[in-house]
Amino acid sequence: MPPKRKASSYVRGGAKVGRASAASTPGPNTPRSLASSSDEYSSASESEKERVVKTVSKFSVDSLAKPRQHIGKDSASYLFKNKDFSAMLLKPDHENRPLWIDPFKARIILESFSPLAAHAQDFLTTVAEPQSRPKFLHEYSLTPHSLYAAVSVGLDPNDIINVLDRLSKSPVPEELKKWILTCTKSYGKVKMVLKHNKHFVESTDPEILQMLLKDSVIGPLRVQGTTDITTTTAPKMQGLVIPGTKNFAGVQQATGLRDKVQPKDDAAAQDDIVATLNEDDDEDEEAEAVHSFEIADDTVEIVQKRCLELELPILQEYDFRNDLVNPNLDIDLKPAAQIRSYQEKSLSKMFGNGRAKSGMIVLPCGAGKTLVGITAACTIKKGVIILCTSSMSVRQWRQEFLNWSNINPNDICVFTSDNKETFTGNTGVIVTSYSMVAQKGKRSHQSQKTMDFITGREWGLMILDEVHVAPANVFRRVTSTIKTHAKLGLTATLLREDDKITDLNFLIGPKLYEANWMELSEQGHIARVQCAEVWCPMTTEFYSEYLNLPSKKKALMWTMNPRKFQAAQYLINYHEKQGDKIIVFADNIFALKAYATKLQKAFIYGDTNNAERERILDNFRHNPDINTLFLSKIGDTSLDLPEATVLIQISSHYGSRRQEAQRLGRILRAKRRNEEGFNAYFYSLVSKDTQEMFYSSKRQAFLVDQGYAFKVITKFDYQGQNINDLAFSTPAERRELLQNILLANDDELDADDRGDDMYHARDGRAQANKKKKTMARRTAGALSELAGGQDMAYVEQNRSRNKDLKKKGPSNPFFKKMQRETEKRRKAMEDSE
DNA sequence: CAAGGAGAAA
DNA sequence: AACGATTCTCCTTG
Repeated sequence: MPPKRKASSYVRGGAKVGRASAASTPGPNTPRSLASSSDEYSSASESEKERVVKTVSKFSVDSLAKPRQHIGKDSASYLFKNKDFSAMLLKPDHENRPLWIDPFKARIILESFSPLAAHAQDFLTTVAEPQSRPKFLHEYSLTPHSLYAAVSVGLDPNDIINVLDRLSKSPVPEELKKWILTCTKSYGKVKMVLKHNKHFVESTDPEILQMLLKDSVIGPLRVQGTTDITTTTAPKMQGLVIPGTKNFAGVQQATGLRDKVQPKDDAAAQDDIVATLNEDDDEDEEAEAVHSFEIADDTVEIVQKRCLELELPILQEYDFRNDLVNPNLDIDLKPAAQIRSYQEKSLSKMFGNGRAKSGMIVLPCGAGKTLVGITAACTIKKGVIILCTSSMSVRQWRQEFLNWSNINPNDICVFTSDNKETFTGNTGVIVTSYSMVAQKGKRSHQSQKTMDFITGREWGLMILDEVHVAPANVFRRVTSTIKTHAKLGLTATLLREDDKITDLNFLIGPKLYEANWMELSEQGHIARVQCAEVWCPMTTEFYSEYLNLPSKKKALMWTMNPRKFQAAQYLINYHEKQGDKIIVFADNIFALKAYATKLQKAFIYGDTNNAERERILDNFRHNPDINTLFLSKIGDTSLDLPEATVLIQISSHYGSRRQEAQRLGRILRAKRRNEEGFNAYFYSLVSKDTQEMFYSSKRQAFLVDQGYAFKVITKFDYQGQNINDLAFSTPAERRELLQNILLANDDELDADDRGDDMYHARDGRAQANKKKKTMARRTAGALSELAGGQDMAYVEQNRSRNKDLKKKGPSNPFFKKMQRETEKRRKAMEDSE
């Protein structure tokens, strides 16, 4: 009798078994089925389910991991489980070969110190996914997607195996060879194409299409009343040259656009298809026959999802040079725009076979993602829609387009809440934000009109900026409502803490290219960065509070830890003397204000209005007296401050690796990066013996994978700094700080107090703590003066600091707001009397 | 333009 | 290991 659990999972049927199998495939970019909320596939027949299971398991990396009873020979083998590679034979000259292969997981380890490393790395980035690239050992994974990508840029599967074998310390296992061949054979067989505003599923293999039509999910989705399968001849590839590359200028005229599309008559009989196919086999030179059937727009995602489950992932390719329906956009890169080698590399992955492949390009912040997007637009030369995360980057994108390309300013327009223009010509570029197009429910008349304009036409290219935010449910609607031939996702950090990142594989496409941060930094494209984690001990008062407080308030303790404050202060002083420009990040607004006002530095957070922001940023950029800037998490993304050279992080959002990476990104484009021996600094301040230590290690994972080494600093020698000049150097000051924190904290959480009582009643110490807090409340009469007074004091200080920042305008909404808050707080305190 | 609602992040 | 509080941004309306 099998165990119950097994039995039930067996009964569940095809879709779910398929999902389980696919989901066990590791790696962020491996195709994976979506969790299906309903039993939408329950109509599938039994035999079909079995077929799905079989197909799926064939491609799963798991198929490589056969039961291995006796691989290892000695008695300790079982301890290594499936990591026992002792049976693999090393080649005699293995020391000269840089690769280790894990045959069970299609994982490859590269010794980056090998003389062949550069060569091997080039090869691996083409055929595999980089997983982790610290200094000496790099880890890569072969995935179906990565192999497909390799094949589509023209590599022969057998060559892949041969090169792999040549570089490997041990012979490539037979299973792995077979798996590589299987993957490369069926990937990229099915395509989704958009023609005349309609979506078609297309393949060169009519049998596959027949199979899809018989599929219980996809079959019914074919648009009724259309012919089963339409056959056309596919246009031939031509040598495509990407603008901005060296050999662009001359070649372009020579190649030119050519009309190759010759649609045949509608109803193509099955016989014809077979005949065409046979012809094709004989004459490779001739145009290839493709077969297709139409599906409705709103079913695109379902079909994509289903095909993924069948392990026939649908790839979007756009043969833009032969698109005669959509008008051409007059756009070219300016002659001055030379793209860098890695940008060229990433674009060559996108346009590898002469068409535009949909997918994602991963480049670190500051490495010129925008230029990659613009170059892609200049290559395709059709209508382009660009989606950004905020209205600020909408403006930036438009500006960049004007900077780098010769586009007519009338052909590029922005669509945001306060600017709803459309281009007047018959094609153009439109820049907008995700929330603008994702907005559902009520919308203003004008924006509805613009939306109709956007959804009513066919776009050549959709650029998704910061694509890691796109998998959110609202955003995925965007990709299905706007009709576009190709999608290009751009991001620096293709990762999230949830598993939604895998959705991107079918929402947009596979990862086309991922840059190596270390490499770019060695080549001087991004700044070299020293990372350090500074361990700040907790003061005793803060630590005992930390232990007593409910978990949601604990974070405030480790952020406001006076020793951390001093460390921050010391670092700021030190680096300001070195002539650095410093950004300090605090996730917590209370801490942000407290630090910034105490140190008399400018700060920006969500409530700071736009004019104020601009003024502060401007001063940070150009005013030699303003060298430190405090930012909340608004500064995490899309802030362009090339002057910044030092980054200090005092509080952060749990274990978010993305945030850490993007914050680091703020200093990667440092202007001074090419100065001799220049280093940017990234400090992460952590309070010792708290949860923060745990989060900190999690947060660093991504950067460590990119090859950054974090040095741990446990103590400063405070050179040239009198310790007594630092803030909170006396116990009295620290106690006052603590009291203020607890007080403010209490006020903000007044509503929860009753709940807290129940909670605290349980343990004596907590109750004592509670009593202490009520004591603080009781003395509120006296303290309100202190708290209120202090608030006023820091308003004053900030005003004086920002006085010279101010250019004009007597009323400052930011400080008005601060004052209002102060008033509110005081009032709340009076009310509680 | 200030305020408020909504949606999202993780 | 799941949880979530808080912060942020955007859009619309009074």
